[in-house]
Amino acid sequence: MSNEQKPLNFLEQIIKKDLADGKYTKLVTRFPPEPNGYLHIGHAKSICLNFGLAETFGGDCHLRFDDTNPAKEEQVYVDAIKQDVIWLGYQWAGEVRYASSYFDTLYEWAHYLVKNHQAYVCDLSPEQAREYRGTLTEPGKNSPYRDRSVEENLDLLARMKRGEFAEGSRVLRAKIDMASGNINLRDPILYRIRNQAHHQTGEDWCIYPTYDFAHGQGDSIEGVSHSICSLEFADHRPLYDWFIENLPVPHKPQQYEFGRLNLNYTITSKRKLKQLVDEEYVEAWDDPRMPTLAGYRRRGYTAAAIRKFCEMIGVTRSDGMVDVAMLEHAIRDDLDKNAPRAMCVINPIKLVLLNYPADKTEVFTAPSHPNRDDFAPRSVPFGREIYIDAADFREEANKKYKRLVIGKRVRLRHAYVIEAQEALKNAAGEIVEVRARIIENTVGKDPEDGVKPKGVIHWVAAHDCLDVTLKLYERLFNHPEPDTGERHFLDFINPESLVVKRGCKAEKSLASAQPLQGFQFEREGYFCLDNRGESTVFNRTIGLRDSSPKI
RNA sequence: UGGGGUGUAGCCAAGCGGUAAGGCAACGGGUUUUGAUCCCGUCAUGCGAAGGUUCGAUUCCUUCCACCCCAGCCA
Repeated sequence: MSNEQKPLNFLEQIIKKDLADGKYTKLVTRFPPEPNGYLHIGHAKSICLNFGLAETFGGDCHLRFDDTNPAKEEQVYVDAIKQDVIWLGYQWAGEVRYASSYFDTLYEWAHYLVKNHQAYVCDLSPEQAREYRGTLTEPGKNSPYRDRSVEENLDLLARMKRGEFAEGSRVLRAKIDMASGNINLRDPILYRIRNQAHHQTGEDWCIYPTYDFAHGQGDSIEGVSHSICSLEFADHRPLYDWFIENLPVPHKPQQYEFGRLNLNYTITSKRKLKQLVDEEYVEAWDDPRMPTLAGYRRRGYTAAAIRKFCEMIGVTRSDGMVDVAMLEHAIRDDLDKNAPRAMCVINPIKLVLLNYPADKTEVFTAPSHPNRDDFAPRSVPFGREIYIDAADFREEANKKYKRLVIGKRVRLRHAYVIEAQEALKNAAGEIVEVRARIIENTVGKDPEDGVKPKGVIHWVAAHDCLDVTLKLYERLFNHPEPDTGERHFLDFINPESLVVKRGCKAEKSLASAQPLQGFQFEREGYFCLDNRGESTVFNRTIGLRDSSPKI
């Protein structure tokens, strides 16, 4: 099993063959985000695919911003995207590329098509254009401007570029086939007028190329061999090829499509994620509940776990719905192996050890990981008064309850076995203090009288601990497919996606935690120190698996 | 009803004419000073359906069915 090869996915098979056949001498891929939002888990799949392919086949992967629409894009997104790619552990070949840096060439190529009678300036309004386009089942009609002379088209195009016309008044279209069953071939738009500044090119342009007119040509200019995009662009491939065939491009790239990631209980629509941010359903793009890479990072997910997840889900042409439990498995698996352990009491109640001297304290040495001796042990203070979790004590319980019960014993993790004696309550009947006794000589060994403890609970010394705030996160949506169906996705927001717990008691060693460093709070889950504000806030990355029986 | 895709277990996914890998989840059991981890076991006579070709079909052919994408001057 361990020496079995992981089967190649369909793209790896194609690339392996292309390289073997000499169709391409070097693999070049690209990750082409539009800087109109933050990268999310779906992008991670594409990043891992494109950069991963380049890694395994000794090729290059470019980072190219698909920045052809100044109305939606911003420099802040450019910066965030670069940071996320680096965080995932990838490095693009050469400089960061921008589709906008090819605007001059693209404009020349637009001229080329006009001169070849393959493009024309169309004066139809957007509404008229829609009517002329036809429908899914009916062919479109030729634009009345379709047969303008080359001279007139050239003149109009130049004037569009000069900014003489209003937005929406004219476009440059390719002359292909208004009757095509593929709507992308019904004289697609190459350039539209946008009197807007661009984050990269400033005021240089007032006409901007469309995705279709920019993408494949950008691939060609960069020498991309395999241009990998998601399934919904399959319909665009004939157009992609049309430009490559009809333009004097330097190189012929080939487009392939794969099924984008769908994750249940999660939304991966940049528009909707932006809405969550803009309308303040979450704190920001990097809110730990967001499925953005920035959000997962702040939540305590590691890049390794996200890459592992992408490896687990595979790459195919079928569109499925991946269970978020797979992502959760990936991060638990990573953190279990790599996160140091510590103790933190979330709902503290005081426990007094009546037979332990008030003036005595001890410091126990506890391993920071149960099966990694490369982790330095930590010191854990102990004294007469400690905190335990309210959920770990009951006055009475059945045999399934493996925690502290009056008259019964439990092991304090890394310390003594204790036996509960009584519970003190307030006027409301709530337990405010538990009284117990230690069983002598039980650190690191079982009680001499042979009465073993029923279980193990975590604790923190009252005289020497940290007061911390815990942010307990759950899934943002309580419906497996918040994005589909009749109801609006906002209706499915989980009201308990964030529960803030103040006054939690953490062991002293956590004082040296670094921002975003992950820990396992034993018996509770994985947490990381938040990376902003006060230094005493820990975000819960994910809880531990819990196979305890319902009591 | 036009064009483009996809159907293998609850989910993801191998399989490429020779008798259904693996992972996640779930469920049993063992170990355990974390109800964690780890270990062992169970989990498709079946590959969307029906025909056909073949000694043999998840793999080839035919027909049908279901689902997804496309009618932005978004990407």
